[in-house]
Order: sequence, then C-alpha cells, then structure tokens
Amino acid sequence: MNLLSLRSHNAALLLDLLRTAGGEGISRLELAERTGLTPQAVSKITARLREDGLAAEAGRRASTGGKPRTVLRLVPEAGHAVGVHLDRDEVRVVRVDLRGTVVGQRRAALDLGAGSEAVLAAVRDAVAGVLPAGSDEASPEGPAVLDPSLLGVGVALPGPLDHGRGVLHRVTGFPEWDGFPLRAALAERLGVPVVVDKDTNAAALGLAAGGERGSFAYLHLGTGLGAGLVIGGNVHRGARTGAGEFGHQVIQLDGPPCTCGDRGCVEALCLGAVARGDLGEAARVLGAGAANLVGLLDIDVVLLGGRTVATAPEAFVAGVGAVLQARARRTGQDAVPVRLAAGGDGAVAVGAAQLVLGPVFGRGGG
Amino acid sequence: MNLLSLRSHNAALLLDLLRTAGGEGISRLELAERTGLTPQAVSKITARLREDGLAAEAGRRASTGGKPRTVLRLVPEAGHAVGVHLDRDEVRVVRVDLRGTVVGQRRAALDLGAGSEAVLAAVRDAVAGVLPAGSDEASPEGPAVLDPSLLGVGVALPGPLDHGRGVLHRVTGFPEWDGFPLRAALAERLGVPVVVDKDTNAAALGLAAGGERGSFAYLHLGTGLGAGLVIGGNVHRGARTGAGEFGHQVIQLDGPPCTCGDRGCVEALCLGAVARGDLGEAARVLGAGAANLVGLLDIDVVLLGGRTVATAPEAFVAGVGAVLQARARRTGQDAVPVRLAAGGDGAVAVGAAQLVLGPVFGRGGG
DNA sequence: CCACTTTCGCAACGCTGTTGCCAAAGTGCA
DNA sequence: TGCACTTTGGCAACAGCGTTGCGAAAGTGG
Repeated sequence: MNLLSLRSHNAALLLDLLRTAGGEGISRLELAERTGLTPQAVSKITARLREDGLAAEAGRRASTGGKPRTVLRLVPEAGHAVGVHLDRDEVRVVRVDLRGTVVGQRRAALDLGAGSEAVLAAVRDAVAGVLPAGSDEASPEGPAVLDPSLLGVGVALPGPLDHGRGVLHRVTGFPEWDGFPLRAALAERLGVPVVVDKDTNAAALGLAAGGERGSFAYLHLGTGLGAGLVIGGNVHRGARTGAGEFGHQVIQLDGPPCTCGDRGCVEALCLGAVARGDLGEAARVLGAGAANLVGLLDIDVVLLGGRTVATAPEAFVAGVGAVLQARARRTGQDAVPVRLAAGGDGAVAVGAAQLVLGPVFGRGGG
Repeated sequence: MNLLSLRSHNAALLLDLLRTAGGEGISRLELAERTGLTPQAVSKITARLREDGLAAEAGRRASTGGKPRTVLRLVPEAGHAVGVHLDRDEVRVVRVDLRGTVVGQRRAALDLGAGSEAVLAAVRDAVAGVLPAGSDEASPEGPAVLDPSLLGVGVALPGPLDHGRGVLHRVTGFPEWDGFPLRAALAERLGVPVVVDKDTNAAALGLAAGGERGSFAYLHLGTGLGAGLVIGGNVHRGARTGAGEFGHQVIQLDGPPCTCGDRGCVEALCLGAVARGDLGEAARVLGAGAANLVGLLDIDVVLLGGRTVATAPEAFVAGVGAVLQARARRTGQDAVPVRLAAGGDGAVAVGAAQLVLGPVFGRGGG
C-alpha cells in the first residue's frame, strides 16, 4: 500500500459516504467522524473531489450556536455505468448515474442460442440504445462507445462463470457458450471496460448499493435457486468465483433426484413443492436451507427475490421466517430477519451496473 | 486510513512475509516484489523492524552476477504469546514465539463446573507456569504477568460466545457460565490483553498461521461437530461472531432428533453413525455437509480434525473426499481436496495463541 | 586487474494527512 | 444595535510516508 493507493482509498471512502447520504448530503465534520480522518484532511480530499466535479456543496444545516455546517453531496451526473442483464430469452439494459439511479433503460427479446455473434451484436445495440445521443458515432465494426463519462459496462447472466477472467463455464441448455470469453469479446466491441458476473451476485451487489448494510444473503427463486452472498459490504465470490451454489445444497439425504445429478437438493425439493402447489412446504424447505446458511455464516438478514417468490411474497417471507425463528428459539438469540428484496424485475440489471460502480466507492477490490 | 495506519499496515505486511518465509528467510527484493512496494521502501521499513529487534539479517544468497541478496528473517524471540485451550475436563496452555513455535507448555485437569473463581485461578496458575522464570513476581491477588515481551493471552473454549466483547453465551452442560465476561475477568487477573474465541476458530487460525493459504474450512468432529472458516487468510466470524455452526446444518429434513432440538442435523447423523460403528456412513454424512459448504463458499480445501476423526483418519478423509469428488464430476470442475488437519491434540491451544499474534501480522482486523 | 552486474543505503523529493492559527458566519445576551 | 461567544472551515507550516536519483558495496567473469 503506497501513497497513491492511500489517496484513492480515502477518496473512495468519502465518495461511499456521500453516496450513502444520498440527496440529503453530509457535512465535512460528519465525514471526519465516520472515517476517523481529521476535519482538515476531509476538507482537502473533498476539495479535490469538487475540483473533479464528483462532489458539490449543497446548502447548509441549521446552526447549533456557531457557523453552520456546509452540506456536501455527490454529483450523480459526474459519471455513469451501464448494466446488462443477459437472460435466456431477453436482454435488459439500464444506464445509471453515480448514485445508482436509472437514467435510461432498454429491453429486447433475445435468443441466447442464436450464436455468439448475434447475441453480442444485440447487446451492443441495446447498450448503444441507452447511451446519450451522440455517443454512438463509431462504425458498426468499431467500438460503440465514445462517451468519456461512461465508466464501463457490467454484465450479469445465469450460470457459473469465472468472474476474474470473464469467461463463462456453462449456461444451462446452451452448451455453445461453454468457455466463451465474454468479457474480452464485449470489451473489444464496446471499447469500454466490461465486468461479468452471475445474476445472483449482481442482484446482491445492487441491494448492497441500495442501502442494505452489513452481511446478507440474497436468495433468488425463479426457474432455479441460487444465492448471492454479501459479507461486510462486499460480494463473496470464493476462490474460483463459484460461491453461492445455494440451490444444490443437500437437505434431504438420498432424497428425490435433482437435475444436477445429486439427490435431495433444496432446489429440487423447493421447486417440486411449488409444482405441486404446496407453497407452504416450498417455503419451509427454502427456510431449512436458509437456516443452514445463517448458522454457517451468521449473516444479518436474508432477502428473498425471483419470479417464483414474487407469485406469493408473503407466503415465502413468512414460511422462511418461521424456520429461522424456530432456530433462534433453540439457540436463544434474536432471529435473523427475512425480507423481500427491493427492486423487483430490474434488480439484476441495476446490480450489474454496480459491478462497475462498486470499485469507484471502494467496493469489490478495485 | 491515515499515515500511522499506513505505516503499521506495511510493517505488518512485511512481518507476515518474514513469518511465512520461516527459517530460510527472504531477501529485500523478494519482499518488494510481493508487496508491490519499491525496494527502497522495503529497506526503510525493514531497517525499522531491525531497530525494534523484530527482524535480523541472516546470511546471504548465492550471487547471480552481482552483489548477493541479503537474507532477512523474523527474530522469533522478540515477542511471544500464550494460548489457552479451556476444555470441559482439562486446560492446556502453550507459550509460543513470534514464529508460532511452542516454547513452553502445561496441561492440567480442570472441572469447568467448579465455579468461575476456581477455573480462573487455575488458568492463572497454568499461564504463569509457562512463562519464563521471574515473570510471575506479583502477589497472588494482583496481575500475574510482568513480562513486557508477552503480547497477550488467547483463550479458546467450546460453545458459542461473543468474540467482540469476550462474553460467553453458553457452554453446553455448564449453565453457570452463561453470559460470563471471560475476557474482562481474565484480563484483570493476568494484567495483559486477553482475546477469547471458539475452539474451532482458534484451530482454524492456527492452521492458517501454520502455512495453510487462501480459504478453507476446518471441520472438527469430536464430542460435537463444528467448523472454523478461514476466508482469504482471516477467520470469518460473522455479524454476531457466531459463524461456523456446521454441526446443526440440517441435511435430512424431518430426520432423527438432535440434541439441539431440531431434526436431521449433520452432527446427530454423523455421531449416530459413529456410535453404530458405521464409519463409512459417518464420513458420507460429513461429506454431504462439507459439499454443501464448499458449494456455498467455494473454498480451496477442507481440513478434518478432532478426536473422532483421529480414530480413523484415512476413512474420514477418503469418505468425505469421495463425496466432494462426486460433486466435482457433476459440476465439471476440479474436486476440492480433503486433508487431515496438522497439529493434532495441541492445535487448539497453539491456535489460541495466534488470536494474539494474528494482529501483529495484519490478520484479524488488528 | 578491471569491466560489469546486482544489491542496498544516503539524500533530496513529492505528496500524504496533521497541527496551529485565523477568518467567516452564525447565535444569544446586554 | 453591539459585542462576546461558538462553531466551521481554509491557509500555511509541518512531520512522516514511500519514491527517485545516485553512488558505494560486493560479488562475477574475462
């Protein structure tokens, strides 16, 4: 760690606090208290941020007997990022500002099996569509993006992949994507940095950026069952960036067979119960898996999302909550709360944009 | 992050590399490469470490055509720590040097149910017993330790507790310890900093300090079943420092009742199989739990330990390994290796000492 | 013996956050 | 209205961080 990284570290720290403060803003002295830096250091760093256009003064607080504190806020328009949710049958693209607010979106049908060239071209067009007019001036073959305030493009898609290298492992049902270097291919076509990740990780990251503090698990129950883990504000991806395989956790030894080849996986049991219309059992099974996870990691909160959960949100929240409450009664501690994940349908695309914004605010090892 | 924390951060970084290098030592240029610092910065920092007596020159490497590199090594005697393993029927105390080598140990029978005063006195005596002669000069009522090179005492014991505040939650079978502020009570009696943690976390930390790199899970199968999780070199304790509840992970919905009040816990199934003499089934059940953990966290390696594992190490390693290999075949990735944890009986006490040494080397949020 | 390579320390430097001090901008009482 | 007081925040000087430039030290090889 040298002085340059110290500088950017502290700048990112302050930017993160400015982002968290949102539209209300935050004063220099509050920033000093929260970071442990001296007020004068905060003044210096925020002066640099104001010079760069990333922060601005925004009114002042009421006086407490002396000079009133000047409120600082993030300038959301100073930069933006694009998030792409690449699903099996459609692509969703959003453009967000520094605060994470959606300032443009686009949605298009897509056949993930149509071949990599067709898919990449469709993504390129959809991304170009959310950019401000004039950004797309290059030739169809060349880089699509010339806008210098665009920090990058984050892409989220289902299935295991190598987040570090940006290479897909498998996309269920589409073997032609095995081993495809998605990040490199897209970065070349778009001309900006590209980050790829699993859809569940993107959704979890979006929740973290959206104000969810501490450590939590986002459980996504849709056509499959997966999890995104956030530990201490950062997404936990594991040694080979394959963490979050929640659905194929075995909770019924020698139980009914699962598509993965094992038996008694949460996913198989849970989706089986859903198919039978037994949502109570589905929620109980999901809760058992969640309780295992809570015991292992001691997280703050469990968040539920996905199409299947959306069909009966209260039933799932209550059912999973009941299992966690029973567990809490046994251990003698407060139960870990269960809530519905905010954001709904567009959460993955918005979270994908956070793959790019995260490093700006000191998240995600950037 | 200010300049003082920057300084100690880089110093800890170098100390950690010196420790990892062990007796062979490491040259300044290698340190520079591994830290990303310039060689000159490494020279300055190591000069300070040598002034403080923490590092020393130790010979030189063969020349590669120019001046040979000077080898630096950690001075193990520059500081030491005491680790206490407080078990239900005995207390084990070790004193280790900076390198983690045991330089003194003591073992005494102990009744954890004999009341806090008796237990604390016994711990105090055992700790005093491993200290160099002359350290224990204070009156029986006053602080026991006057040795300034003693960095602190780490205490590991079974059962859930609050690592942050040093307060016990419950010790199974000994309700009189509920809510006992062990850290404060011991710190007062010993006169040095005290850190308390679960025995499984201490063992895992000891393995990490003993050369185990990256992320791993230590599974301890003895009278109970628990886990210590190390993620990126640091012990993961979770929001309320209760992480690692591996044994009460449910892997058999509505299965046989467990002592915890739930049904189908790994611990109940595994120990039940052991009681029946069916070690193959015990290993398979343990492997199922380990596979769930591996999928969720994507760790590098699974390490097994504990008295029950020690009765048939090969059977457990092979049985758990088989489950993980089957999982790897399904996902198409390399199997996560399973190994026997090094250290054996004394591992927990040695690991407890690392609770104190960890922060010196930049581990554990110190 | 001398040219060459490589390591490593001294000195000067740029930059970090910190400290001391003072102007700015309020409140509140006489 | 005026003045003392409180609180904020900028300017300037500063100590200390890692970096750069350069030269001495300590080897190898012809």
